[in-house]
Amino acid sequence: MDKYEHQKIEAKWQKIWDETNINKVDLKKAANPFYNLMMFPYPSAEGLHVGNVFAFVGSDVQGRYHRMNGFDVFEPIGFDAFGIHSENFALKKGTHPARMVPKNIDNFRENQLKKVGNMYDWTHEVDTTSPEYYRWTQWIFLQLYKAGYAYREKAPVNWCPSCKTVLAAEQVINGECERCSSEVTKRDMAQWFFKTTAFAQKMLDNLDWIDWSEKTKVAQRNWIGRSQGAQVVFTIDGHDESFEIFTTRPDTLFGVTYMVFSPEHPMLARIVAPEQRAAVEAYQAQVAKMTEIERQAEGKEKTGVFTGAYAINPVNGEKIPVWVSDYVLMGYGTGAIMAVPAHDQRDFEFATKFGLDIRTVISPDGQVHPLEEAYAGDGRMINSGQFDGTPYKEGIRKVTEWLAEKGLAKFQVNFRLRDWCVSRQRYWGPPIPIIYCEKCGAVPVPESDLPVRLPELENYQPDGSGDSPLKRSPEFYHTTCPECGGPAVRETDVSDNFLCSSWYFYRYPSTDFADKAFDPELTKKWLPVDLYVGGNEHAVLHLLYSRFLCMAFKEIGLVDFEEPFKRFVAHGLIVRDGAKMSKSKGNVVNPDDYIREYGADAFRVYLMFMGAYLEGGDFRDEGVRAMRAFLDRVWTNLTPGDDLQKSEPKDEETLYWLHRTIMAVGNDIQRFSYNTALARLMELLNHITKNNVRNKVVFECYLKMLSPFAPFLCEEMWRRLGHQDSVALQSWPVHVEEHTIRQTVEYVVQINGKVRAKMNLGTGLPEEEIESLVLDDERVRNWIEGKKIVKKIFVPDKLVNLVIK
RNA sequence: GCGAGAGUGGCGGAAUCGGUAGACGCACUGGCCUUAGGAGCCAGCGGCCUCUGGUCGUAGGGGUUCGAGUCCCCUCUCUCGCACCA
Repeated sequence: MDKYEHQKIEAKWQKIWDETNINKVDLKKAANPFYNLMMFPYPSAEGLHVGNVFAFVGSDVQGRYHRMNGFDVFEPIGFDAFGIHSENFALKKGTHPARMVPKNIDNFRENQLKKVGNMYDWTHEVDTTSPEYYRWTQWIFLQLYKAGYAYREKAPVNWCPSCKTVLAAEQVINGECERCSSEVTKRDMAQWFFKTTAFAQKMLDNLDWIDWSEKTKVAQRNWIGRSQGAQVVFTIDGHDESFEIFTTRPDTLFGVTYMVFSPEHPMLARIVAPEQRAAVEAYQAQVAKMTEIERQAEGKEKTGVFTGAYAINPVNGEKIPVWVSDYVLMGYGTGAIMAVPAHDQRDFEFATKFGLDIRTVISPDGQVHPLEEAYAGDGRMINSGQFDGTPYKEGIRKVTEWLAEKGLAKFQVNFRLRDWCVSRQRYWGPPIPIIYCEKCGAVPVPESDLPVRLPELENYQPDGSGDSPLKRSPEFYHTTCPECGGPAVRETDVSDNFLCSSWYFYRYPSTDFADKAFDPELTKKWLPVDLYVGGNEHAVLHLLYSRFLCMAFKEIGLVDFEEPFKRFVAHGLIVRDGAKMSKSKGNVVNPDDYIREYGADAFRVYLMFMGAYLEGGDFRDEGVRAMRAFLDRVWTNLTPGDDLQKSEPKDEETLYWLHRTIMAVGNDIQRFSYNTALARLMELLNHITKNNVRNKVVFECYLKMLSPFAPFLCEEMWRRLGHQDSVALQSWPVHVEEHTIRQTVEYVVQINGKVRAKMNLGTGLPEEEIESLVLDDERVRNWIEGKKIVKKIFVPDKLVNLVIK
């Protein structure tokens, strides 16, 4: 028998699979469609990351398993190649992204993805930077615009001084840029937004039924951040001005001792008292200079300034001072709050610092106690006029209703979610297809003029001016108005890269259509996606944006479903030797090296064996070697030969191990428990080698079950057993129930819950028979001698527990 | 602070229902084979003890149960997400 030469075998089958298009699905005719999606990679110059391989292989195992179970599996892949990441890298290397990206894609496809051995249908590849693709990204922008889901507004937006562009709220992580970790500042700019907030409630509601990893749903619920309360109207004393505040605790309205406006609140300038104007303006200037991190630093001491103005409390007509402080955010609620220091910790700190009144209005026992901190616990209302004695929860409703009757309040739901800021002042993205005309205003580019091509600029550096580099190209910038034909200019911002990735899975089945983004018939047949496997780091980015877009599509009438992914499974993260992988630590796993040295199969098997797929794992070099040794043992033991038995094995043990394995491996794969599935296969191999099993049926079943994990090796061995067709196209083996049960089982005999004996007894014997056999056993007799049996527990085919006294 | 998840040998990790804790693998130890081993094969491998047996043991403490890694309560530690969100 020749040696297991992985390089030869893998190259051979990769070529044959490629040439025969073994993974191509007839999308129109498929009877039993299963859309198996994985998160398409960003084609970096460094090459495929081991985390990508881990994610993709785990997804591919599902694809292969489903195909062997009768599904027509569509498993496409593509490249998310627009975006700041590519652009920054190109800038650093001094090349042009338009020249760099195709090279990277080529490397990903030919040298990496194909070698890994996933069942990709390469006839439906997608590249977001190709005009054939981004033409439709722009078209989608226009559909949203026409339907009122896209709007342009001047607003304080997140600005990354290093990337020199604005960012969406989701792309600011703890005050830092998601891409480069620079501190983000606020900047007032006119930007394009998508109305994600229009679907806040629906996105929240649907989380109750979509089949997604719980942790992903939790992250989304958190991010959407629904809170229920009341909007209450206050008036300014001596001014003809009123303003609204949002509160979740209208029951504490009698405890309001001051009001706070956010420094950005537009009403401030009109109400501030003359003698306080200088102080307020100085404070506003000071806050404006701070970064988000400085402003939100934990434990930061409260700052603020009195405005000199007074508000009137609608519940009792009291005059209360109005302050300005940066602990009130313009972007949430109404940008102004009522402060109840007795029952809100932030207000408590502020009031303590500035010597403002603290008035208890909720008490567990009806008494006022001195407070060390705000009291947020249960209790009844006190010092609250006619509401005294009302439990606070009831008070929330009653006070709101009472004010509502007078037109001073209403029940209100607030969301933390903001609209999606999609403008980017960068070069490497799809230009936003809008033209500005002095006469006609913002005019959408006619669909027939799409794509608005991204010009090949040699000088594409962002300049931090707040304008995209595209503005520096007169040929691009100046155009004519599609409506009146007069002189006009183009929008020069490009759209957020996350827009490209919010719809790529609609495009995969429809890559053959040049005249539409996605074909309605194919979309109806293949979408929503059956299974999406990916990293949870996209819980509030890609996965949220994709849901928004799908809901907008549904409203517009482009699709008839409102959730794009029927099932989403978040895989775990992998670390190396217990530590996070990072370039600076120099402990990054380069998949190419391992694939070359041990083979893609050994690498795949190891990644899936390393730990629980949904939890992540710890990558160790010895582990890869061990998996190579495992595959070597498969290779040397499951060999063809004249000595092979052709029919089902006769001995009970072999039948038991085989059928038990078939049953377990299928179950394990279905619940993504790949490490235990492989452990089962190792056990079966141990049985085969120990007992020198030489049985063709056993070998064939074995190769089928191992093939999702080690497709190359299993294909080669399958053919050597005399087959003309691929192992990947075989049916998954079916276990026979009776073979999974042995004639005897090992009973555990417990005395008072402690294991005292183990006995091999007949399977399925009645309780009485087992009992007499157990009581006959010498060990058992020794334990119960002179004692009384007070209780007997019998678990069929498993255990007997005797309780003695 | 709030929310979610986790804590099991020297290590990675098993243990659908409450029913043999430590599957499978790594590392290690001994043996076989070998000119050689970073190969292969066989055996051992949680701690302790009076060692064919006993006893303790799944972060710590309590509880429910015939029986708890698993269920309940309290405490501690770690990871992730959100965080001055009114």
